[in-house]
Amino acid sequence: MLSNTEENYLKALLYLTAEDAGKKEAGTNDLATHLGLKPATVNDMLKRLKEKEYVSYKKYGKISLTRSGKDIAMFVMRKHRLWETFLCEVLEFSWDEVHEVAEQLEHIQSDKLTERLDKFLNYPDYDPHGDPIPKSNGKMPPRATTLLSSVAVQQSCTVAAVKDTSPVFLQYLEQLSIGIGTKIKVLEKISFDGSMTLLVEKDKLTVSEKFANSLLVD
Amino acid sequence: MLSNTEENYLKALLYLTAEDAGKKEAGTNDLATHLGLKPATVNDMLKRLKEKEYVSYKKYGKISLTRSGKDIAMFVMRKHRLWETFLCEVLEFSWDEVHEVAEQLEHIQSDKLTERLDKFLNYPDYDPHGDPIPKSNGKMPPRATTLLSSVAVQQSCTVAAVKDTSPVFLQYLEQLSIGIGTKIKVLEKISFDGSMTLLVEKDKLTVSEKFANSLLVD
DNA sequence: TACTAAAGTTAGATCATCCTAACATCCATC
DNA sequence: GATGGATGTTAGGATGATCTAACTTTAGTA
Repeated sequence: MLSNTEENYLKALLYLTAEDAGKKEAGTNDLATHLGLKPATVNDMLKRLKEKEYVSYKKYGKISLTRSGKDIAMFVMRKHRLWETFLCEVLEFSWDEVHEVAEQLEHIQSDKLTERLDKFLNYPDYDPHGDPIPKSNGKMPPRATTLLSSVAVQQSCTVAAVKDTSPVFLQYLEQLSIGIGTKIKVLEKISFDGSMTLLVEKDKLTVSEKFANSLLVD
Repeated sequence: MLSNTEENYLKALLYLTAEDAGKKEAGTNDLATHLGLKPATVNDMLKRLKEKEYVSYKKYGKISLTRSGKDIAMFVMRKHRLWETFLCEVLEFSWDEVHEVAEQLEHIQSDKLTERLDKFLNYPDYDPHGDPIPKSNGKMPPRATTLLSSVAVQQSCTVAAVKDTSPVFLQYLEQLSIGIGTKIKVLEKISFDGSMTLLVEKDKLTVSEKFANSLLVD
């Protein structure tokens, strides 16, 4: 049985070495920054995780998850995303509030609870942010990869996921009435600063390049 | 913010000093036994809890909860019983399975979650074992106090709560089709050993004195 | 009242998780 | 290829939660 702390290290490693994030390797410092800890602390823990064969690395080398480490991290992520879905859809939390609570709920140890929750939610493929929820067999639904910024002028698309899940961005989306499934048509792209003019439900609005790089669409 | 461990000590003290349990005071050993720890360990923790003013006691004296200690313990109990209700009623756990998982869920820190869960469950007064769920204002619904063993011959009653929540007893009740709300008529009391003959849904059955002392009725 | 068993406390150790400070290694660049 | 800044490691220490072993106090009883 892993401690919450150990699970968090594995989850962080999964995040940092995720292929779709472009970075395949992680170092002690990356982990320390991500977890808000000191490199020395992380180094200690990595020794233990290596001992238990959840991670593998050579001294001074990059760190990667082993098969069993990755399985555990994926399972924690599964629980996290199922709980986020539960909080939003059942308890009517707004999508900028769920993360913190899900960080706690993801560590509850009960396979039965996870499976029953999944069933109760009707086996969702995506969480409220559009992130794919790993299945109990370890498979992942496909993740949207097209950035709003790369959609051509006059083309239409549907919001599939948010790349940035910070409350400030999510609240901004809320304010603009943009959520997962919202249809967007690109009216104009300003080459000067990368900003875009969009048509959202008959409303015309202009968003920054940063914004357009934070939304994933189908 | 209290640790899970500290919350568990306060909860144990609430249990051990509950008035309806007949015992108003608790000692280091009682607590150690209840928590499965050594007296020395408990003693250490009590010092810290006294320092933080959650408990009060004199050296070598009995221990009691302070106002704030009791408030916290009641809130943890509230969460525990709400989660048990959720697990049974929503996720269809059987009542002998919920305790262990609720022991974990009761430590989730989110007032909003607790209130939303309460609302979603439609503000239940009793958990699946018939135990009263403390309200958000700290009030408790009344607890059934009549033992099945004290019901007179030929009298009828309704099962209100179980006094013993061990899986083995709960599974036995399941097997007998007895649950909260089941109507029972006492047909006979055997003075030799305190056993009773009951009429439950047209079935006649005989139960031990121990059994009759473990069911609370209205 | 004096003794002893039960209950409670203290001292000293262990383990997980974190820290700071000092040291070692790697690698990009000159 | 030497070197300095970034990165990684080690040593030593703190804290929370637990233990065992030894000691102290309380309280029931002879």
